Amino acid sequence: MKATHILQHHQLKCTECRIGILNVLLEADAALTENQVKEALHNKFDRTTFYRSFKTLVETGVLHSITLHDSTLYMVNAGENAGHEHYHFYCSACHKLLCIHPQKKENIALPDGFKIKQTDITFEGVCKTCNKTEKR
Amino acid sequence: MKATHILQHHQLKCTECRIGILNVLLEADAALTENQVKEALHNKFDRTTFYRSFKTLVETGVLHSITLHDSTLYMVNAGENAGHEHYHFYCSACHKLLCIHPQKKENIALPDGFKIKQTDITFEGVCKTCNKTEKR
DNA sequence: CAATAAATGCAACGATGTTGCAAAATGAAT
DNA sequence: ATTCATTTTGCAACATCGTTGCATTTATTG
Repeated sequence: MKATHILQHHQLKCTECRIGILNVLLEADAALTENQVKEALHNKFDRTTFYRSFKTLVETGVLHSITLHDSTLYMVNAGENAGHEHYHFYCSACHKLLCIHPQKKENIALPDGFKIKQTDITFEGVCKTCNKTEKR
Repeated sequence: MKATHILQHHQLKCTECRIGILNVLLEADAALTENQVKEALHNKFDRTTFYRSFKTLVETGVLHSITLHDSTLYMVNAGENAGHEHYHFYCSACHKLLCIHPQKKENIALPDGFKIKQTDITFEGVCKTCNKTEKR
């Protein structure tokens, strides 16, 4: 998936800043903070520009954000990650927030009268990679 | 559950600010932001004091916090709410974050090698009360 | 390439996170 | 109840982040 395609698909102008943000996030193996993206782009853009770019990208649904432990992490909201159910795994060892896609899902019985529009499920623990490392 | 008992149980001094915060949160039917608590106490304390009180209460496990839509909400981490599984329901109609306790719980098959320490499950939708109101 | 609409950079301000330090309050011992 | 050691508080101060207005620059369309 190319950055310019994503932007065009959402009727957004292909500006340098937006393309940069998307490329960094598309290449990352985990969700990143605004500052992490900014640093990856060597602070090439003004912080206001970053702020507005992220805002636009989240509002249009290009990006999905999740706040955990007082920091907001962003990921591209495309393909498998899109939808009204978001599964995340935060590894307390490597501090990465991973998007996961569990095979088996068992729904929770909510109290009567509640209507669900969106579900966010975040696990916290030790990821596969760190688990292996710990055992050695 | 009394505020002073909770504080003593966690070996914290029973200061006016901490007791005030706990009383407000114990009486609330939903999670509240730091500012909502502050206003409920008529800004009786300095913002630094609030900041440090919340910090202490969260660090010692007296309070549990969750960030949603860019605002952090706090609730007392006692009784049913305690533990390593947190179920919340955010109502997009009344904007309240409720703690829920489903009978039947989620049983998700995670990829191999992942070790779970804590699970946070947040539903977003319309709560029982707002659902009723909408239908009339 | 020209025209138009949108995005950018800069300045500025408010809200919030955070720390140091002196004054006040708490809890324990007398 | 009084004293004392320790913790908490309030204030000042500063950093960071969220947010907006405005002039300039850039991206798209014809």
